[in-house]
Amino acid sequence: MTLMEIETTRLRGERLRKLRELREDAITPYPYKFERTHQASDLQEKYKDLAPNTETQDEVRVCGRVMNERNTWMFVDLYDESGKIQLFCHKESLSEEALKRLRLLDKGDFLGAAGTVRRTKAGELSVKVTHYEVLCKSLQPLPDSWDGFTDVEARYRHRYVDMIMNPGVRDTLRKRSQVVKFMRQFLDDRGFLEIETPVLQIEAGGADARPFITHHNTLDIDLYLRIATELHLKRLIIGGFEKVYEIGRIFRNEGISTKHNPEFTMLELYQAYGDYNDLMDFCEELLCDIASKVVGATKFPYLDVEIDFKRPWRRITMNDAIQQVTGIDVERIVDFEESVAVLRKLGIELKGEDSRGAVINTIFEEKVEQTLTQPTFILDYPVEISPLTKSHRTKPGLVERFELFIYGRELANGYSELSDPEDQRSRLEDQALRKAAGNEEAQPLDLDFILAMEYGMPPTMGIGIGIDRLAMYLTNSASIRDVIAFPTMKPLVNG
RNA sequence: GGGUCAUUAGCUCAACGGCAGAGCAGUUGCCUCUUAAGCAAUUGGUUGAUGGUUCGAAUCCAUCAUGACCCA
Repeated sequence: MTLMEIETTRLRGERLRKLRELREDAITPYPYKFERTHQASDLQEKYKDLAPNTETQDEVRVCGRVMNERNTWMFVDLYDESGKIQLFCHKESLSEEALKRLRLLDKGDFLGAAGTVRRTKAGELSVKVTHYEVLCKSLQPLPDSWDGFTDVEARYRHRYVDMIMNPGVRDTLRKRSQVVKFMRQFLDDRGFLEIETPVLQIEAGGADARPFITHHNTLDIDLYLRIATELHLKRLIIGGFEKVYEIGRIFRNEGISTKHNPEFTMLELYQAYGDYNDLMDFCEELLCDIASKVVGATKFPYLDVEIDFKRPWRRITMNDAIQQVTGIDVERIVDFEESVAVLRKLGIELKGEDSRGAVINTIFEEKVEQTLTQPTFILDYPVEISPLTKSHRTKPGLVERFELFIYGRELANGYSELSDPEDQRSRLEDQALRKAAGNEEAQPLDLDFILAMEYGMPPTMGIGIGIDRLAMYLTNSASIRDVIAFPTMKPLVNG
């Protein structure tokens, strides 16, 4: 059903009729405020020992959304953010007029009620209502509460309904919020400074991804939405900050799947005078701290497995990992042609890889990634796919970079940051050549970034951690859409 | 990008070539009573869209749209 059709449904018409009737009785269905004394959970806690069929003289005022009604509005389940409280609307305590007016209410309306606290015969804590007022008349019927609201598309398109009907959605978003909060807390406690960097950029660099393009009218230039915060955060290190981070929205113009949303949130942090070995320890510490605070444990279920954050996490080089799984020693591959031959022998097709290192990385992605269920750091990546990373201090052709995998998915990417401006220039020039040759994900040549680096950047460690994916693990969510309040959806043709 | 499946009332689902159906929600009575819903009656449909096959299509075919899952 299109949005326009929804506006003309019969059920909506009934609610409009009731709205008019309320107004004819000089009742405003959209008042300005309501003074409440308790949230539902306050009352449940305060009166948990009140015996059934007991009435108090305690007057309270509660408010929330009507989710259910029994026996022609005698019993009303009112929900606020904390939980449920039952309203008991009896003719003993309500005027005949107020009693009759209950028929103008619908599920989904917001209601404020005043009355006394009692526990009913059946044992349900209730407010025996002496006065009530409509705080908002709802025009749209809620889905059937017994069968539930399960249509996946409808849930994501009308996420507010999903939140109303499926409390787990709110729990997940609450936990996601905690993930970010505890992450900030951890970093702030260690002297990191959070600094916001530009979303609109002349060149979108810092990662291998296709950017969104937008246009600035008065400058009359195209700008890109950032695909990473890396290059600006490093400029801050150059500028004299020693510990910086940003938890920021990133935009990548790529496919949508259960693991990818076009806009997502990433933590990137940079600390001067450390290398990627220090960074792995730091990463373990950070994620264990967040997990223990958000889920209360460092061991927790995720889909069909149990993930164990017990330290230390496994660390293995990419070469060793590939050799363990495939038996192939990729270090012996001498050039691009040979790497492609190995790739084909493994039954994998070439999809635009344009270097030996890129092919080796593909072999890793195709054969090894899926085997990495428990937290695993994969170390020492090929230089060709890591243009911003310091060369490995002992292994030629490799860089000091790691990625963290959990449940076969990349969660974090960290390295000893490249600080040699000449090396940086030649790496980015190499990327620019690839871009010119048709590699859409190759990184652009950011001359200002190279200029900045010529002023001098101290040894630095830097890491990016996907907040959405972290939230997926910690909330046991199968899809990235579950941890995003309003995931990207294709628009409907007729609106 | 490829494959599989789905789309029918506000919600959850039937009907599988022969009158478009149920439960809940809604409405109208009655009823001051309850923990999946008091009792009774009753309204509600361009079966995702467009074509085609057929005496006849929700059903078969084609194309499209949207989504889910799997694969790349």
